[in-house]
Amino acid sequence: MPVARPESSNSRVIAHIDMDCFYVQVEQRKQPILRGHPTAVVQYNSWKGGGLIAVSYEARKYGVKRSMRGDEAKKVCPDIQLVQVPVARGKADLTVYRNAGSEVVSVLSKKGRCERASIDEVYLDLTEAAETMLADNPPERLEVIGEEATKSHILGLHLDGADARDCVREWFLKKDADHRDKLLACGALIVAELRLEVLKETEFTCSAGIAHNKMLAKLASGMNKPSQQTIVPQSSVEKLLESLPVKKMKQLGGKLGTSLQVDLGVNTVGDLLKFSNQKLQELYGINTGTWLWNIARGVCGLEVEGRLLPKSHGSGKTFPGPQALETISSVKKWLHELCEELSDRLLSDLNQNKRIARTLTLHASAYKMNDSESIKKFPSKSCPLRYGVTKLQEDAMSLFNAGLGEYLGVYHVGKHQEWAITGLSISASKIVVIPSGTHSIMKYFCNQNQTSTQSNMLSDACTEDRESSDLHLADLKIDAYKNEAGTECCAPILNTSGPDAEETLKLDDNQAPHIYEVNHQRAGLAEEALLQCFGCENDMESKINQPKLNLAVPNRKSGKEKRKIEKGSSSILQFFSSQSQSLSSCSSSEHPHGIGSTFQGIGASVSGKLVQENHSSSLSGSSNGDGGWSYKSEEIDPTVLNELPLEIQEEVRAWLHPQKQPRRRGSDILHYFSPSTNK
DNA sequence: ACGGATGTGACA
DNA sequence: TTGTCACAT
Repeated sequence: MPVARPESSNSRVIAHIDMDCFYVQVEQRKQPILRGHPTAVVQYNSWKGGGLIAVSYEARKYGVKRSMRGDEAKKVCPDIQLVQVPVARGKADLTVYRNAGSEVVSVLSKKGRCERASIDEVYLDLTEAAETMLADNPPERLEVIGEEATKSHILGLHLDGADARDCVREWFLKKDADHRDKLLACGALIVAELRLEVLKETEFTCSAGIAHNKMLAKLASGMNKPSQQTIVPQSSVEKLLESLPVKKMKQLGGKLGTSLQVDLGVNTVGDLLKFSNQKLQELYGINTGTWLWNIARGVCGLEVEGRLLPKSHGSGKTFPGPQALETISSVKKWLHELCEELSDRLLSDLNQNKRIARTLTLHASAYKMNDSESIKKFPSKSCPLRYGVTKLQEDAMSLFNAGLGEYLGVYHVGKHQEWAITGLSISASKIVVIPSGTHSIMKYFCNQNQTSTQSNMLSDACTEDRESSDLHLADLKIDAYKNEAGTECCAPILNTSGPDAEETLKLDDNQAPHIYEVNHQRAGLAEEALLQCFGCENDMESKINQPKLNLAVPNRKSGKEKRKIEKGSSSILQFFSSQSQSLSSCSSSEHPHGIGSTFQGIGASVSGKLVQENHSSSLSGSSNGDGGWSYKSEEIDPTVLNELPLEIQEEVRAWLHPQKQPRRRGSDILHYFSPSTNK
């Protein structure tokens, strides 16, 4: 008998927490004098008073809206206090808000699975906590309901004249309530506590929705703001959706919502009930169609992802109208600013969370003079990410040039520059946690770092680039040592209460760190390679806080397994060298990414172990979409393999024999041996 | 000359 | 896969 699907329980307890006019609160915390005053946060003051990006509730009473200009806001609310977003490197810098958001996450993640949905929003799955409370300490047995909880709003609860608080209290204490309602009641009690804790720890207020799924929780969190919470009992759902304008639903605020209205005459979510699942699928495809059919019934199976950290980092700026960039040098200058910011954030992420980003992407928007016709968009481009401002900038510039060439087409050669850039942004994605300490490779190279660095063709490429930063590889080593005890590691800095399923790595004996004996020449290469894997090369050597003592970590392997690599052996070097003359995807680039790509293959595959545990995205090195991965595993010379350090060999062999590691694809190794080629 | 700066996710 | 698009705050 076919069964629907292992549909996640319809009795989950999900909360959506939404910070109230968050940026304003952050500024008010900084300047308490602003509290209680109509306040708004603006970015860029010079043109029409800047654009509002957050508006306090006091100011909203005057009709001040987000996306108004500062000048307009002043008109409708002369008393309004306009606070500017911090500017760094000539652009708006949201760091303070990001960090404030992290503070909130670190409080909320103490209870249940926690998903950072945006800079100021979080989802919590409180099912377990609520079930536990219901079993051990049900509300009906309570003498009093917490003050904050009694201020809850309960959809569908009739307050016929009686005091709302009394009704709410009654609802919480009701003995013969629906089991699912009791779970929601427990969830609401927990959320009320959490909100108070957020207030205590951060001084920020927030609003929340508590329901059986994400969609309803999100809907509810916005219904009573600021600083209140709303519960959605199952019994209220039908009526709620019946009259709810489709545009209010998340995901229906854009074209799809418009299509529902215009093409189907569907104005409320309830109107969707008239359409069969099949019809909706015909109209909008199997996924969207089914999703629509479900939400019409208040059903949403989306899980709360246990993720406390962002999946990407970006830095961008627009150059509207007269500010449009018309020279390569101005583009270069701005890319430098953007890269500096991105680099800072990448290093913070590395130091705090032990994560590295593997892909750099450049987006730009542009227009052409004398060309009102072609509405061609500036293509976005990506390549393997190398750490360090100068590397980032070089690569970003190459990506830009590649994009510009494509944008302009072949006929522009020799012509006068006839383009202008109205927006630039770069982003770092494919971020993976470094299984700190596991990493044979990491350990291997860290230990080599203090040995003499033979200059080779790679180090020549990175000379004057001296950047300041505080990269603490030493910390990673400390972690590695701790791991020897078999403890968990890699918990993100935010997660103060313990391991997070997704972001924590459990170690096994095979992953114990080792010390390798290698000759210095190879060590030099190895160092380069690792640092390139991390992206940081010689230019960052000075920034790496490298401990002078050699951490003597016990080697769990027997001595006979330890292998000494013959002095002077250099076939691997040659192999890499011969493969390293190309650059992935950005074909017009001038500099070789070869070794970088090659070694990123290692980083990628190794990190893949973690990725697997994360049920996260697939792993890969660079590619060029041009058939670059042409090696077959059988074609890899085993003697080359044998020259790798033992532990790396083991990993490599594991990749080559996927049957031993069922979920790994054998071809992943190709990323290691096959830097992409591009003529 | 614009709702900016960021972020996520689906799709071809 | 990469790159585009939609959507969101």
